[in-house]
Amino acid sequence: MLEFAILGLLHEAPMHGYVLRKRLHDTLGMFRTFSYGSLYPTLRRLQRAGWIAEESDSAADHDRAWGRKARRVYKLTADGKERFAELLGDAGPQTWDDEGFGVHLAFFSRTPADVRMRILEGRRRRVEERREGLRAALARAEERIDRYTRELHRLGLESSEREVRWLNELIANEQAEQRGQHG
Amino acid sequence: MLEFAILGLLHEAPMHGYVLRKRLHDTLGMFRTFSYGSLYPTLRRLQRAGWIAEESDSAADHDRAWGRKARRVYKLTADGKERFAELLGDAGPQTWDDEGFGVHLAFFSRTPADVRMRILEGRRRRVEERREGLRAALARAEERIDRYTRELHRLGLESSEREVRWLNELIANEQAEQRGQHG
DNA sequence: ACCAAGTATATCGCGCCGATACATCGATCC
DNA sequence: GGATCGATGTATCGGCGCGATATACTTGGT
Repeated sequence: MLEFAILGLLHEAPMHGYVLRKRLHDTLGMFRTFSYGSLYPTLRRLQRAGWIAEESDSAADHDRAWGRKARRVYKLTADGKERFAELLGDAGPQTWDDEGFGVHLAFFSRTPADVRMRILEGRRRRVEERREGLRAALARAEERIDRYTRELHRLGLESSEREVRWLNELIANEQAEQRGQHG
Repeated sequence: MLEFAILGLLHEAPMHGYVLRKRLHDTLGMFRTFSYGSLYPTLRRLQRAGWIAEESDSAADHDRAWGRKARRVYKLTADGKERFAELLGDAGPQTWDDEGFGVHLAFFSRTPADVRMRILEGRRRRVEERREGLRAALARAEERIDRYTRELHRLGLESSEREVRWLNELIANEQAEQRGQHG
């Protein structure tokens, strides 16, 4: 997930860790935050994999020559662009999980239309399952279940219902758009 | 989190991993699911720590004598009960985080009233921050931001608003109850 | 001149996940 | 009678991401 987000952001412009994290924080809008404890190791990993490379920077070189920590500005490599395209194209379960869905949505305008559709529908199925599970739990137990648990279930049910409606709108929009392009 | 949940469930009755996971799955009601990949190692950890112990079971003993995997039924030890009480009593940030809040709520009837209050208020503060962040993001960008991102922000804003209302109700209930006990 | 807050990188231990493997048991189907 | 499938049941492995923590420079306010 973090790999995908980093690649996506570096696709726009080279950046160093600190600003990457800021951009992450507000484009993902609190759906998902990543800590430095994941960010820096992941940058290393991506660099080792050859997806990203460090831009040389005279000020940074000077700092490092003096043994000081300096900003490491990363840019996407050609392989990294390929990798990002690959990730944009897949529509597996992680793309509609709670953790992954928000991240993928943030790069939806660059995602192929058919993949967008599959992700949206996968997410809908997932949320519907959750909704049905909660409905069943609430019906099953109406009386003997713990009061707080029931409240939790109620909130979850409402929010699943709302998300399904929200997804339906998005899906309808996608379909309208596709019809528009054909006609 | 898983530690807390396991201790809480074993407090009711001894259980083995498989049913523990089921109970986890439906009392937590899809807010949080735990995989076997976390469950079994955690059971080991709790056993090593002395919070839980394996109940001897003649059928299981027989199976193991023949080198077969058998059900391991765990029960809470005295130390485990103490540990659970300790966890019930603390109201740190993890108790109002997305991951932790649902789990704690599931054991709220056994949580001291003042701790309940602090958790509820901590959660409210947290969700309000999220709500304000999303409001700001939506206001800031109205036009130039990516369409899908805006949709995501909208959904997040609505759901934060709703959760705050839900929390306000719970908090009001708690206060009413406390007044009731004093009067 | 001093101090707080923001900018910036990095590591460590560990909780949890997904994939995978292995084994038993009852029900259903042919 | 035999096959097969889904549920029951335990377990490990690699790897992602988190929170805590350390370190150090810069900017702005007083």
